Amino acid sequence: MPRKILVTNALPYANGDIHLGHLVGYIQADIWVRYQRMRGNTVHYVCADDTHGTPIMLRAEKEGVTPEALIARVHGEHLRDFTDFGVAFDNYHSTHSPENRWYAEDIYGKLQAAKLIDTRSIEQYYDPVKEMFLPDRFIKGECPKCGAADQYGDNCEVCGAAYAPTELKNPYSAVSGAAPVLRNSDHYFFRLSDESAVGFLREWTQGANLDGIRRLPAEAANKMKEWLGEAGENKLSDWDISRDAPYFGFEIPGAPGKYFYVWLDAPIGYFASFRNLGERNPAIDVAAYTEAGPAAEAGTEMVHFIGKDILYFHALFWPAMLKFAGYRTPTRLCVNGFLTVDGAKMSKSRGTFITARSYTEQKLNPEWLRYYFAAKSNGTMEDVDLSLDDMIAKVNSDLVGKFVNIASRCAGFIGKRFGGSLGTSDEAVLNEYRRAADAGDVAAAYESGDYGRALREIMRLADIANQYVNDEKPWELAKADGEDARLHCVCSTAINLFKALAGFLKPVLPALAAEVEAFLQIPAMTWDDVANPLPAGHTISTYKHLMTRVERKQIDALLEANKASLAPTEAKAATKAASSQQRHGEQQAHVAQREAAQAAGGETLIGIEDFTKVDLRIARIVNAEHVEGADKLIRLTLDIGETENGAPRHRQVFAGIKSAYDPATLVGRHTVMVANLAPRKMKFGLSEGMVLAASDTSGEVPGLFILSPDAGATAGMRVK
RNA sequence: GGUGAUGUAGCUCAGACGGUUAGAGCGAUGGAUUCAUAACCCAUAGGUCGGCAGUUCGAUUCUGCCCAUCACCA
Repeated sequence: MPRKILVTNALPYANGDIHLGHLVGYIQADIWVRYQRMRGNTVHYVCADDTHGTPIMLRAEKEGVTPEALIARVHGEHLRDFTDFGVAFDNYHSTHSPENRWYAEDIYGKLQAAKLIDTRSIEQYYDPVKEMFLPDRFIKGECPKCGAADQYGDNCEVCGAAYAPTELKNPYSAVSGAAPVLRNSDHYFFRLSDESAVGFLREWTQGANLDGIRRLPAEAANKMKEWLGEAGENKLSDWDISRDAPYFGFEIPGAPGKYFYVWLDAPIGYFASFRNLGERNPAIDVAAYTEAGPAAEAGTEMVHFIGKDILYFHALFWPAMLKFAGYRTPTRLCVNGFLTVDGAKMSKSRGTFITARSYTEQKLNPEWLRYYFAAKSNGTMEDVDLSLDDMIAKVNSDLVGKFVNIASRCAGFIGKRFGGSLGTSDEAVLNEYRRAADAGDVAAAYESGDYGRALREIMRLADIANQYVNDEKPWELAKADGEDARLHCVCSTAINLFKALAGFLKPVLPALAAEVEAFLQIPAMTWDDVANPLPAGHTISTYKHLMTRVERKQIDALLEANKASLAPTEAKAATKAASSQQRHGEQQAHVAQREAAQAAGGETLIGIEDFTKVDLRIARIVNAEHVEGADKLIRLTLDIGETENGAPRHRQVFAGIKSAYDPATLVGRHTVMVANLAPRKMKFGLSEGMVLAASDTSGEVPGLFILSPDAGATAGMRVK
């Protein structure tokens, strides 16, 4: 009986581009889906944008558009990126959709009926200027422990201390800059600490599904044990699922001014996307995949591919929500680790924070990356390292040198000597491949997510094929008299070996496999016929080269492109739990700070009093223009909140940044200037200060990068 | 600070429920070959399996401690 599986990927947050770190999980899921379909199983593969929450609301406001317009634009960008990388969802929906509202309300209502929703008043910081409650990450101040300035409301990046926002000294709102005030508000909680929920989760997180495969990877299950505590302990807190207006999201029924927290409706987006698909495709029985009773009866599965940073939500909150609302619980969570590049966290300064878009714009082949990610995937939660030189070596030698080469070295003979028609094949060699397919090593590796093992096995088979060609020497047969039949057989065999390899690789390299199918003039390959040879007399097309090599200079150009993109990228504030890539973005900020600290090491030290002599201010760039006759300068008009006789007074500053910036892109940005620098008369006029820009003094890294404050900084703020 | 994971050839990774000579691919070196985008084939060299101590007849594989990296928690 074919399996019936609903497969999902974690929903990317609609604030920010898809980057290579995201793609690890999406490519892993897509490979699994394609493999399952080749096996004849029914798979519905859905995803959506995660669109709600404070960061989206504020970003839209900053861009001067509605949240709806923002998420519509990002939806298009995300879907395009996934499509470019061969990640082929059956539906890519949005959490800001009527289906999602329906499910969110339904689940909430059922939890309420089950007496699992509580209301209690909590005290929180409120921004009196912006008139909104502030998430922890939007409150900054001095660390209560070490006194470091400008730390977020949940933990200190300098000393690592964790605390509540109310413990910050001199707190201020990162949105308006105003001092926040404490206010009470009623919040709604999902009673996760309830005995029934804890009991259910203890069993669910440790258990296995019907096939005996654990629902969670072993490491994840252990982590859950830790979070849940020992039997009798109750370490789980109730989950705060509401937020106060203004909030971009769904208003809670019967609770005016209260909205569902973004993380409540995000996983519900899996169902929403699936139902939306079902509405367009009536053959799909949605309830058989989503509702507890029908799903059990139909024997359907639900598999979530997620990153390890959002395990908490998918292994605790989500199954508990589903269970107590009468929905089916997940069959299995496939969890992937973070991506590192050349052994280090992705870094914007090194250019290794690579966006999906830059990769395709640089004309790199997405299937190179799919192959490499697959080769590095082993079905565990370990981080995946993208070693750039290793990727070049692996793709070039495995795919071009070994795999594609097999067709390349034999197709010519078939075309020129036999009119493109295949002959009989060498059964002995083919049997080796059949055994490989029958033994199920490759299949088992795909099933368990150990794609690296699958590819090692496939490459072993590719070696056998090349040895075969080498041993049979078709180029000698071609020159010998009376060896036509043998030549025909050898080349036909090699082509059939190649076909088998292409079939094995098809889940990883769908575009290449499609080209192979066109070249061989065969219908889409399925798993069962992978090792079956094409019959004698079958005609194939003329061979065209199937894949080019990766060159280091292409990779270098990619890194360079991602360094360049640093300058125009705005610093983004975010709630801590907003989303996977959001959190990842923050980690990159940590790295940047550390790098800066290291770069500063070993130099002459100054006291704080020396530093405070420098008056740094946030400046809004009112205008920017080229300077007639100057090679390097841009004339900036800056607003630092000064007034003269009641009218705003602007500063004129000449900045040597023409090589790196188009004036038009600067207008409206905020940056940092030295406000008390002695004015200097220049050939083109008086310069009243300077703007700060970063550059590599060794000259190894080209480019010039002006600074941007985080969201919320306004013209005239003191930088210290 | 606590907990967990990882640390195996130049690189990227397998593997060993403790047992004779620890593997693969890439890279390097030498050879062979010319059908193939100098690809392919054969061979060779390269490892005190992070460090220290313990258990054992025997540990890289088990235990403890330490170091490094990463994650989670406080």
